[in-house]
Amino acid sequence: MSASQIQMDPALPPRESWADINDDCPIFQSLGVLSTRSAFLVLREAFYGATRFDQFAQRADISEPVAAARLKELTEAGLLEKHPYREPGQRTRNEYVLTDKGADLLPTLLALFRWGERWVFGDGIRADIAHASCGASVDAVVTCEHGHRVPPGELRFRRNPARAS
Amino acid sequence: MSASQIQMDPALPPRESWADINDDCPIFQSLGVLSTRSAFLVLREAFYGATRFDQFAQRADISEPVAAARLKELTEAGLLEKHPYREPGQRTRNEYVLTDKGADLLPTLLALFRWGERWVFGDGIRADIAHASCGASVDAVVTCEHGHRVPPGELRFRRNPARAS
DNA sequence: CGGCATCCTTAGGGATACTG
DNA sequence: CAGTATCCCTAAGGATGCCG
Repeated sequence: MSASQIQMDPALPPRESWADINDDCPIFQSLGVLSTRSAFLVLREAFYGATRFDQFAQRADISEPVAAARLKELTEAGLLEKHPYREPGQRTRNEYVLTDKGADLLPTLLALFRWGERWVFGDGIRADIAHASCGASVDAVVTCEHGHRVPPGELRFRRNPARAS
Repeated sequence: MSASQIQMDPALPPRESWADINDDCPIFQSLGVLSTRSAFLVLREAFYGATRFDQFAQRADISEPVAAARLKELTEAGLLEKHPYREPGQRTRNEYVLTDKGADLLPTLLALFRWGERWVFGDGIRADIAHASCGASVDAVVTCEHGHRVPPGELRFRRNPARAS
């Protein structure tokens, strides 16, 4: 067992025998909404401030039909909300804004962002996301509820646990 | 501007005018390897301890051709390494093990795992990943290099920064 | 401006069968 | 056991055009 693997609770049966291996997996369920490239890109633009149809299509560099499909799916899945609004003197527009559910994907997107910087761009960093009030770069850090930074190799998978509160 | 959006460095031009908006984006580049559901599932199983072809196909619940395609792509992309090995008295087998590059996706997978638990399963938690030495649940927490836990709304996007070290 | 309808091409992925 | 080959179906996504 390598140090990068997650330890399995010794009380668990071998994984091959698990029923509903994907139905019970939160990663698999998350992929139900997030399995396409364009979904990630639309969410990226939502975090970067896009709110209108055109902005999503243009900034994510996807076609309008794809933007329409993604915005609809993400809205139906509850990650975005569609708000009609009207600026004074303008006609009614729609804006798409992140819900709490959508906004909670920030750590996922940030983790992906950082991974790409480290392993695709290497030292040729092109962009950065920082803590506005102190200026230091941010990352998604594996941390336990007791505040410990947890190295890979100290992770253990459990089923139906009593959550540590 | 909502609290869930990432602030843009005021010195930056409007995003619509950026050239190579995707070429320079680490998220987009990461999606080059990770845009399919099966790629996430194969990596999930690698973290859960799978090393052999059969294990990946069976535990991820994907067909053999798909498993073969994903293992090949992930190996070529440097996330997995294929090692021939031989147990005493057995014939030669291949095992696929996470490289440092692949293992570094753990925060991403963990963030997705936690998101699914919170928003798909809600309170009906089915599984948990914990800090083995203290028992507390772990999560991918947005943290800056100075150790601050950074709330959404305090994030700022910069281009070509001098990294805070 | 903010979409949707249509058409087309490519990619993802299952089933089955076969091979070293 | 560890794949590959073939076939087929569906999903992703671009291009174009239309429409309120």
